[in-house]
Amino acid sequence: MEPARKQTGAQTSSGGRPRSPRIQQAILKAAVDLALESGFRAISMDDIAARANVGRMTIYRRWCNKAAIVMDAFVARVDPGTLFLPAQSYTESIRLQMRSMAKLFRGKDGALIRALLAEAQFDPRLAVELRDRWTMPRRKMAIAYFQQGIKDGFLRPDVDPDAMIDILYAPIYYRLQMGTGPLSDAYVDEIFAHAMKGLRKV
Amino acid sequence: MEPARKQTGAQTSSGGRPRSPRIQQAILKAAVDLALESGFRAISMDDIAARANVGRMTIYRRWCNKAAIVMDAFVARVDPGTLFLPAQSYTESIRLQMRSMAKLFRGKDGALIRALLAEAQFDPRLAVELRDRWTMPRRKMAIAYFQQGIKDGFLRPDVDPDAMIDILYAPIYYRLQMGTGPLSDAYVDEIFAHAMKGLRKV
DNA sequence: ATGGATACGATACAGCTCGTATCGATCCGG
DNA sequence: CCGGATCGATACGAGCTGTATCGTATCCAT
Repeated sequence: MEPARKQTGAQTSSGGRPRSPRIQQAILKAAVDLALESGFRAISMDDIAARANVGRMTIYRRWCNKAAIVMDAFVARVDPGTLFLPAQSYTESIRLQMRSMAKLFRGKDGALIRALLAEAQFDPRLAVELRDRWTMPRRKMAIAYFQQGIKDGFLRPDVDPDAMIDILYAPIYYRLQMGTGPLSDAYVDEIFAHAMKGLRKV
Repeated sequence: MEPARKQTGAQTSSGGRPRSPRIQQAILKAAVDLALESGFRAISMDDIAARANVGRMTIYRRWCNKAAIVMDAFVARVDPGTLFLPAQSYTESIRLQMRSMAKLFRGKDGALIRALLAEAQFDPRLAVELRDRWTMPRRKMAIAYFQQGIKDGFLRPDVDPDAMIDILYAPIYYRLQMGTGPLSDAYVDEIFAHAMKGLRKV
């Protein structure tokens, strides 16, 4: 029901005192620190303002709620990462990419995306932001990599790359949220191996 | 930080006026109806009390927050369902079970579990409830069915049933939350088929 | 340099929700 | 028939939200 963010750089363009980038960073850091310390739900805009030593209006001028702040901070944190790096083999590169994502989720970023994904279930605008700035960019990269793998004969030509993404990566999100077990490298390897070779006995 | 439920049937046993089961049902129905109409986040305890024609204290005597109410209502709604029914073949029964879960998620119960799963990310007690009363019972059933399938030679003997569950069912949860596409039977069939035969070209 | 325009910290305000407390009335069991 | 817990209703303090306003600070254009 609430807007997920106000307007990223909409500063009516000309005239007046420009917004301080130093304050911007202070707010982002305060929001992330507090969210990791006390939990996203427990903190308020007041808390963030107090921690960042800024007025509450200064925050509301840029973001409309704490989810939008954490969203910006999260994207800035993880943006340079999670690519398909070259490995010993084509499929090995996929496995390592899955591992790096699991490692990300085990750390602080895991707590952040857990909160963002949950919050997005109640905030349609945040859901769009999360899809546009986190989910879809990574899916597009994966699709391109998988299509290349199909062309090169490493992957079955009759698979939909979208379904392939879901089979490989959805379990990582699932375990992040459900807590049915540790998000370990061993788990990732298991998902990868079984998904690659199939579950049916031949 | 907040308790997920108070005590299910703790009515100090003897003496005094017993709690009305009619009121219990009215509250559960009011909570679900309102959550589906306006969204879980938008409704308050006051709204539920008003819709159920009940005092707010009457609700707080039984549940400690709206998530606990919706949790009870959800479990009561879907409890008799989602079993592995006999089909033309062993694996076909798995596919049909996945379809029935997707169908559940497409309907009103999908909206409910979406809210509960999201809320559980912020409420540890609710997370335990959700795992004990929804997730684990179904995982246990699936594990038993898969172990039988391994013994009967339908499934690879070197798969961990837990990993198998995640590969098959996590994509359904993923799409429910991410909205990367429709939760259609065609999608379920695709996940099932690819997971069964594997992604790697042989 | 000077004035217009905006950001900034601080404070106040109404509205909503929560959780608890309390009231008299109701209803059940011993 | 009487103790005891539930019931609807109401009130209360506390916290958070979103907006408004004040005086000050800072930048851009003239």
